[in-house]
Amino acid sequence: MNGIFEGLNEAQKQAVEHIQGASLVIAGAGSGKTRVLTCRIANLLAHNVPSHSILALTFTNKAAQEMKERIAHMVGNDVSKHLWMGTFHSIFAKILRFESAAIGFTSNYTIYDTQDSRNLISKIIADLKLDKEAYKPAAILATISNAKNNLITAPVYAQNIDLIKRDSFNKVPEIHRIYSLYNVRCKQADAMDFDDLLMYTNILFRDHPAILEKYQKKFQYILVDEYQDTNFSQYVIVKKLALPQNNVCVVGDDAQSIYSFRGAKIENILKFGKDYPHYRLFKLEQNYRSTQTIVNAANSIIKKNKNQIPKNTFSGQDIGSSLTLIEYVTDFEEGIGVAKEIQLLVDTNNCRYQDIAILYRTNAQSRILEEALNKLRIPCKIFGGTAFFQRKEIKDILSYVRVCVNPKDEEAITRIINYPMRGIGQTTVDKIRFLALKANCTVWEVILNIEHAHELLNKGTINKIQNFRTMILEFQNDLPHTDAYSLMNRIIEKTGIYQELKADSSLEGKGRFDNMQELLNGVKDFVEQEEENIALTDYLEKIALLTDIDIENDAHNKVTLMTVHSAKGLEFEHCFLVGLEENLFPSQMSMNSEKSIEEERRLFYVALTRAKKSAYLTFALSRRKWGNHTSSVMSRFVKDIDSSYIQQKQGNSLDSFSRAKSQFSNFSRKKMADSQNQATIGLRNFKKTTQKKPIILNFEADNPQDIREKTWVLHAKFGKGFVQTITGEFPESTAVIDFENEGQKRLLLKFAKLKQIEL
DNA sequence: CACATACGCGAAACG
DNA sequence: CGCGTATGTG
Ligand SMILES: Nc1ncnc2c1ncn2[C@@H]1O[C@H](COP(=O)(O)OP(=O)(O)OP(=O)(O)O)[C@@H](O)[C@H]1O
Repeated sequence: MNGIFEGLNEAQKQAVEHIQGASLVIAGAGSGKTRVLTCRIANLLAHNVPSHSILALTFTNKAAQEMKERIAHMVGNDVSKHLWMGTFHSIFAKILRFESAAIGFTSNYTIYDTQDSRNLISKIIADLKLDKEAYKPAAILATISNAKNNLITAPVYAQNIDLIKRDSFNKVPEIHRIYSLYNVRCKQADAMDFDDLLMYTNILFRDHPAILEKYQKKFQYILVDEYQDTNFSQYVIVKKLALPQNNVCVVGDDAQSIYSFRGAKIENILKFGKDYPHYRLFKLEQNYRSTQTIVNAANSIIKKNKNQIPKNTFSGQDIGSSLTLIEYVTDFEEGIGVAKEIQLLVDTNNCRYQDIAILYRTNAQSRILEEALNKLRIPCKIFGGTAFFQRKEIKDILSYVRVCVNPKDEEAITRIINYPMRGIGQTTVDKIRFLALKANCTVWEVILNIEHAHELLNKGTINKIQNFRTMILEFQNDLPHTDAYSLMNRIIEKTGIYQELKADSSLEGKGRFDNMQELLNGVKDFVEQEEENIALTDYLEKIALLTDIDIENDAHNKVTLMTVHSAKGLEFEHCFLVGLEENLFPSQMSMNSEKSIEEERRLFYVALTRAKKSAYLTFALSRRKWGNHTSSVMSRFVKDIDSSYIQQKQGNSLDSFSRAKSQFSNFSRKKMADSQNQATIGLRNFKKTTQKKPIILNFEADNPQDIREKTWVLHAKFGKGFVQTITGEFPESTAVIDFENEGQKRLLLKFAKLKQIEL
């Protein structure tokens, strides 16, 4: 087992060697904390600690997986596969499934994503008849999330005078009622949001000492990565679980704490010694990742922050090349300029696209960069943003799966009850929700007894709901005999989703169809890969808890585009930090407090320390924001860097002539687009006036029930048309009519004023 | 009930 | 600019 200590420096060795008691590993950027964690776990295993007694909490699933692979390499897969390794959310989601009964959930509980939560909040605001202007769902959700991360339950919130005062002051005094109702509805739906996963873990451990003790005994050794970005809820979980032995090892870098917006408390790492007075401190200070220039430049900036754990991160590598600073006139030119620099790097430095990353502050910046790279035919992959699983077509299909597993899942069921359209419209859904509210039950329970609702709903509607119910019940009956893949196949086929997406031949329609295929392929892989009895809930849980960088982007030699936040923990040969402008990086929202400026500075530190060999810093003097130009100045963070590390480069991605031309052409293109719009609008109006005028003749419409298929009709606006088919029973019957000038239309017969004509 | 178009309003970062 | 929703129309 000598291999464990191979390739470790002295500080790393120490951190790996001392496995008993509480340890704090302060790991400067690029100092090899991943290596320390891996080797420490290997060392635990070498000391005959069973792998299932080790709990290692990482920041992303990908990090967990990579670490698991490395450990598997050292000790073999048979041992490593029993390690409890994953993000807080995925580990405790598993435990909560197991212990669900103790907290009033089933083991099939749903995990709501942010969109689900926001929708639910909106409904609650409507139900409570609160002012929609004052109560913004996203803001309310943030407040609730914040409360949960600090373990303030709804009843505690309602009794906290300070919080109530604050909300009154902010003209949202009813938040505590929303919070309380939100919890009730979630529980009724057998659903938890992301914060609930941690909150209910705490409630579980608080109210069930026997269960807590079971896990305390189980997890003999606990390791936490990225400890500087844990929140209070996570902190309490670790603290409780570690008792009584306190074999807890946390690893982190206070200079890289960048998630306070979601409740992370840098104090957790700063005050580690308070909870564990006898802790050992290990400092990893040698940076193996980057050149001296990069490390020193990064240090020169982070030293402006107060309240740090003192450490001296240094690089043992060469001095390396200077940071390249480039000013561009516009964001568009910045994109093109960066693309050109990338091509230059690849052509002259013998590096690959995959060694290069473009890092930005906000996802909104990715588009213009992507367009520039495409223009120069540089392959790239974008992480984050609106993820695959948030797309409408994907969420719709997954909602069916969710409903099959947990029909109480209100958000999923209201999504699919009329998708694909089956004539159950908004009013019907409102009525069902009204009944559910009145009976204090779920929408699904109303649907199960929909026959009782005959005085509220007409027969046709009840019939449609019954059909929907039958279909869902059939899917559910299949559950015991099918896997996720076959179920999903049946769903898209039976519901008509497959046919509907296939029929749409528009460009976006094709995209949606491809996405559906991709979803199915993914499910297939999952079903084939995972071991024995994988339940559907496992699949749903896995995709609910994916992080942005977990999502497999068909890799292979592409430039990486991501936010600085996502880049945490990663490294690239060459990094481009773009959009380094005041009000963007640092963000406008951070301007009013020194504390948040410090966090932005840490974020900048993280960004810069991702680079191994070279870093480019770029900014643009003018940037489009919400469609119009805003001018900007260089970020203060660039100024903060000791100028001896920086070399300026001219950013004329376009010479002045072509800039003028491009601006002109941009300008004129815009103008043209506008005038083209005008033109088409004009044309449309023109069409209307010239074609419709003679057609809007006064004619006596026939009784809609007399219209027959395969006959010619006259329509007040659309003119002459041939009735292809008529479907449904009056008054809901619709006709598909091919109009000579207007193309095919579907019309509701009871509204369409049609007259049968002879040709 | 479904679809089209109009309009208003808002963007930080993430599991 | 781009999304979600309010509004109108058949
Ligand atoms: N003892 C060592 N000798 C040589 N290289 C090392 C050593 N330890 C770590 N490295 C290398 O240093 C690089 C950075 O390691 P790692 O990703 O673990 O850094 P980190 O501490 O997580 O940094 P950050 O906190 O900035 O993400 C890796 O490429 C790793 O292979």
